[in-house]
Amino acid sequence: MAEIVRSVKGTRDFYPDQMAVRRWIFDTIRDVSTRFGYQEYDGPCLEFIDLYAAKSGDELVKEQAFVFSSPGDDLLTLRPELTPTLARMVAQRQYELPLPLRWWSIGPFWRYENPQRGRTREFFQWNIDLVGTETAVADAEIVAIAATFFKACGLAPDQVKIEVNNRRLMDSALTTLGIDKPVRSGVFRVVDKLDKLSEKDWRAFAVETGLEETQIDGLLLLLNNNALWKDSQELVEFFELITVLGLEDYVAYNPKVIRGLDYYTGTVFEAFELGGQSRAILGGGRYDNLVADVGGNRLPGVGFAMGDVVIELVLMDAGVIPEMVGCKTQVMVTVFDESSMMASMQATREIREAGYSVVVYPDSDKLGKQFKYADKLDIPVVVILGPDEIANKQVAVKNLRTREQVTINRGALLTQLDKSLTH
RNA sequence: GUGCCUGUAGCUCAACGGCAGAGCGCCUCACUGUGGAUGAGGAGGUUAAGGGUUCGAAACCCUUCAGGCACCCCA
Repeated sequence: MAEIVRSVKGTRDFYPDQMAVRRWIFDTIRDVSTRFGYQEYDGPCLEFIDLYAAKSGDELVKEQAFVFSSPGDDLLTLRPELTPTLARMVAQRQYELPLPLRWWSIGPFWRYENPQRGRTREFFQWNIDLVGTETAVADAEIVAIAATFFKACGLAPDQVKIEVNNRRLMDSALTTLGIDKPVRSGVFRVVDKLDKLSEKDWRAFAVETGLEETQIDGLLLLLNNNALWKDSQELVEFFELITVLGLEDYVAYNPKVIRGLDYYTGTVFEAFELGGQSRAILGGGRYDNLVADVGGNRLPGVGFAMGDVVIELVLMDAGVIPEMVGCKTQVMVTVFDESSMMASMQATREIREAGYSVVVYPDSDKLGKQFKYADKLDIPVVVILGPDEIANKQVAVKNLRTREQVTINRGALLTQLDKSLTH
């Protein structure tokens, strides 16, 4: 075999079958976003590294971003996430944009990680944000969008759950425990680890982070208190709203959800697959200072991001992706020999102008080969225009599914196609 | 960045240290005007690359490269 230049590690090729799945997911995203009244937008794939240096968390920028210098010696990065771009776009037109704004986007992102199941270096991400309002209504709407998306995909509440918490609530609870600001972000990491380590290891990790034994006990109690949300007026209102929206089956309180990114300030949430691998599907929350962080005035926002890789795995495992989602050709016109090529092309044109998806076989191969081709491409109807048909001003139409073939007057071709295709 | 596993035909995989194989797919024919089946034939390999051990290596050892999985982190 001739040597084929390999593809870049962590990238994916989308052959038509896979592209059809992606298309279906993207279409569902677009449909849900639009039904909630969100407008589509996008930013550049290339940004200055400085945009992310402002926030995002060190890990993401220093270790996971594709950074390189341009021929003009600018330090550029392939965007690892969209929220900073959004913050910039909003800050740039802060006084022109009618607030609150509802925006959504889907596009490619890059992170330099070790690829494995559910994770690639190049992936697509759905971002959706509601900027310019601080109410629980906004938080509830964003979570409702996520839940509605799952519903639209055919995922039931026993297959996927959105777990919600609130950073302000956790902040005050931690303050009560005497855990102060300096170790706060370290504590969030400790919280994040709870389900991943054994209790002994977890305690050791907590001590290492700077927590006292009594604080660790208190923290443990806190993290197992599933009624903690009742202490937060924001969350009480939030859950009321989710119930009014009829999506309470998809949403639950979980004090362990805290999120890694530094810029979240209020409500935070993550969606998980239930059972199976318990994979994290999407995550988001409220970020009230982000626009200010890139140089604008303070503007509160809430939103989430969902990668395409994990959701596709979840949808595959759940078996909810419809069959035959690709664009399927409906009709193929055969070419008997060179002398009949024009007649076949003419028929193809008529069929296409009538609105069907139609191809003409581009060679005068043996009919058997042409039929085999139509069969492989799953084209249901084949049109035959051989010397006999042409001489008699007729045309033959065969339905490959039912194996029925009829020879009719040439003028009745479109009517016959309509019949054949409804079978 | 760390650890474990794996690289053999287009794909999925066999082959005790002893001739490089099968299934599927592909091409041709049976079938000179008709597809999913069947039968007969055919093409396709530097066993990821390089080095070493051995009379002999796809197999054992080393290095590199690539892929998968887990950690880390996150979508």
